[in-house]
Amino acid sequence: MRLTTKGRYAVTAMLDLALHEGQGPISLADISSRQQISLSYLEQLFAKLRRNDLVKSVRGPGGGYQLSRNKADIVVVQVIDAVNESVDATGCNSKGDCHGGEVCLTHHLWCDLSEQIHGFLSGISLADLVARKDVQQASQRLDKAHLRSVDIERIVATG
Amino acid sequence: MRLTTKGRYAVTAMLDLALHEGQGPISLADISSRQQISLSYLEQLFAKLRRNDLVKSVRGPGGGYQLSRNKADIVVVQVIDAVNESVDATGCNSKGDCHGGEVCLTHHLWCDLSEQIHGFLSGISLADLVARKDVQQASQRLDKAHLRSVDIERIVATG
DNA sequence: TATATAGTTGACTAAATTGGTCGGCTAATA
DNA sequence: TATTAGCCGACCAATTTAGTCAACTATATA
Repeated sequence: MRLTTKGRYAVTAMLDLALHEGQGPISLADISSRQQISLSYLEQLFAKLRRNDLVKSVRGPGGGYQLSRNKADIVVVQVIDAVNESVDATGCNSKGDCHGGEVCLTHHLWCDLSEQIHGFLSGISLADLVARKDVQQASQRLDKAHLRSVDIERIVATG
Repeated sequence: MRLTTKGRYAVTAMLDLALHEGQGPISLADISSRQQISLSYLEQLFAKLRRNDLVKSVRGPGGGYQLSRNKADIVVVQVIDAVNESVDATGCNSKGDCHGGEVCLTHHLWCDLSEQIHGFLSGISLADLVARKDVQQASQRLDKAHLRSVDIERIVATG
């Protein structure tokens, strides 16, 4: 089991989409600047999210990504799974063949732990996160900073 | 956060010690043969376990390792911590500076998850594991196989 | 229709971590 | 004094992470 920036970035990016729902497609460039995630890395992650049918893409100018279904119907563990980060804590992927075909001494412990984690992360939808006060506050901060940087770019571009 | 063989091996080895408590020092060679863990790797892990005061060592023939305190007073999360596998799921080690000095969008989510995992693993002592039926069954299996292999070695050695 | 935007794909990479191996050392005991 | 067993540090192959880069395709708009 591992939970690294890969899974965290994916959840953060999906939450960014959920927060800006109804504003049309959101470009990866926007997410990249708001959430400080490398654009190229986001591309990799979104390729997997799309393959897992969690987002749909719109090409061309004004394009971007949107959630493929209601934010209440996408749950954190699905996002983490989609980018290949397993939440399984066993060494045998819960198959029970960790010690020469049989279960190892601690197999059931790791099974129980996996269940705990899976249960926790499958009980939290993007809609749940959007509703949280701490998320709303952080989101406002990030959006403001993003708008400022867009302004600066415009000023630089137009002289 | 990651939970790999490193942490699992450490817990398994500590549980092996707990199961054979009262039989004097247990050598890493015994643990290695019973639990199918590389001896040299066990040495690395036990260096850390000893530094963290979870085991004490006895040198010389008949030597080995013993738990440094009662098995009811050693808890799974301590073992995992000792071998440097963090159970923290945040990207900032719970410091809250994950997004340029401030918390990132998903900081609190990972904090909550960390708390879940930590709570779960700190509620399970080695004594709890020893008392479990699935552990006892697996342990009997492994001990029998170990005795057989010891017999074979003796037969080979004596001709 | 040209052009800019934005997604798609694939090849590549530096750095870190994992799961070890190997050799030599030291302490204790029989 | 030989053997056992822990101690220690150097080294290593394989994998994963967190990217970069370049080329391509689809689409909207000027």
